Amino acid sequence: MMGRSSSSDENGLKKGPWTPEEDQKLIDYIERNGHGSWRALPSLAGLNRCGKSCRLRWTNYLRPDIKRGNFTEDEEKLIIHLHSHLGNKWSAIATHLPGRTDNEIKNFWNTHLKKKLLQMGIDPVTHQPRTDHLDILAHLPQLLAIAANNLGATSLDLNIRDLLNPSLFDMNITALMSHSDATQIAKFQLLQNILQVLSPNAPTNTTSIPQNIDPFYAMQLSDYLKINPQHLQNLQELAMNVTPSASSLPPFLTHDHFRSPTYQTLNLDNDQASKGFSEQDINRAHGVTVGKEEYLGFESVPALVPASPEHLDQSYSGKGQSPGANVNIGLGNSCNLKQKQSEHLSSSDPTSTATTIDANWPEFMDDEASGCYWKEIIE
DNA sequence: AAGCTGGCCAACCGCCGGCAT
DNA sequence: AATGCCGGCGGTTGGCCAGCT
Repeated sequence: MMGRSSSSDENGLKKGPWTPEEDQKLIDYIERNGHGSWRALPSLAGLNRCGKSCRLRWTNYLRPDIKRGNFTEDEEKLIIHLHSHLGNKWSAIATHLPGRTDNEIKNFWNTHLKKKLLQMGIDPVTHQPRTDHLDILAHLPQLLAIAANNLGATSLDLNIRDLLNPSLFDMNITALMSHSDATQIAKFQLLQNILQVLSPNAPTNTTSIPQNIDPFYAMQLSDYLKINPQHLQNLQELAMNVTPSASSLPPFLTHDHFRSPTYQTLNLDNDQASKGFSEQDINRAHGVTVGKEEYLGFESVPALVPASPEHLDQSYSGKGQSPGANVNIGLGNSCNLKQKQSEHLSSSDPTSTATTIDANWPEFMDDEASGCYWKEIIE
């Protein structure tokens, strides 16, 4: 059995891995008498262990209702879902998985699920898309170099069009997988997603190129990326010459996606897994905005979920009109960031909903709240 | 074949809260 | 109210093991 080598503490009590003989003594005693006081148990059971060690051995390994073996896919999804609500409350999570111990779930999380979420571009702590992936443009040369190397070209030969070429996408990902960690893969995918959204032709497959970013996309992206629309437009110019086919646009980045029920209800859902949560659990979980369905397919980078409302408030608080205040995008409930914003603005200025982006452009240009390293990168 | 490395996981450690005195 | 005991919990560690060089 794996574990620590046998040793004794200062009281002469044995530590380290349990022997089959010790296990049997513990089982025999508890089956006959129950565990009673753990402190008193070792001497009564004839074990040279501390009570705590006996308790852990019993609860984590010897208990008859322990379920052994690999976690099923359903258990996996449930753990992720519960973790998004409860955080590192392993014992609380374990109560929803009969036969699984908190220790086992904790280990499984740390060794498997955390990595899986990272690969998906999701922060395993917040269950939000990782914002540190947003420095992808800073890594653009590196990403291009990797992709170019894979294509037998120099990075100078490779352009944004190549990055968006669906036929090259898989090859690029393969190259990244062999050269980089999951973070790089996620960055690469996110970069593609962003450029595709910025490409005005993406949804319609038309060859004409509008002069301005689709206001709808601009709002979503400027919100998500915490940059102001002008900088976004600069980025769009980078993608202007790209004319990907409509089929290359990931389904989760279309107008339809942003309007989809899933996106509109990225809220605590009330499915079966949520049943049995205490009010305290739910209260602890407030602010978590990614529901279970977001994880159902472990396939690609998740939808561009806006940052928490706190972030949004920070971005625009006290700064007057928001870029999208004149557009009703119709997103729902707690994730309707724009609507919240609009409500906030309306409360201070009833005319704000009629204000245009152009009228407020200089203000946005001075908006330091939207300033971050993106500003530098894009400029 | 031998050495190295990272993944995995049982077990330990330290802290905390509830309870009895 | 203060103190000590006990069980529970989450974080961390140590060492086995498999895969790689």
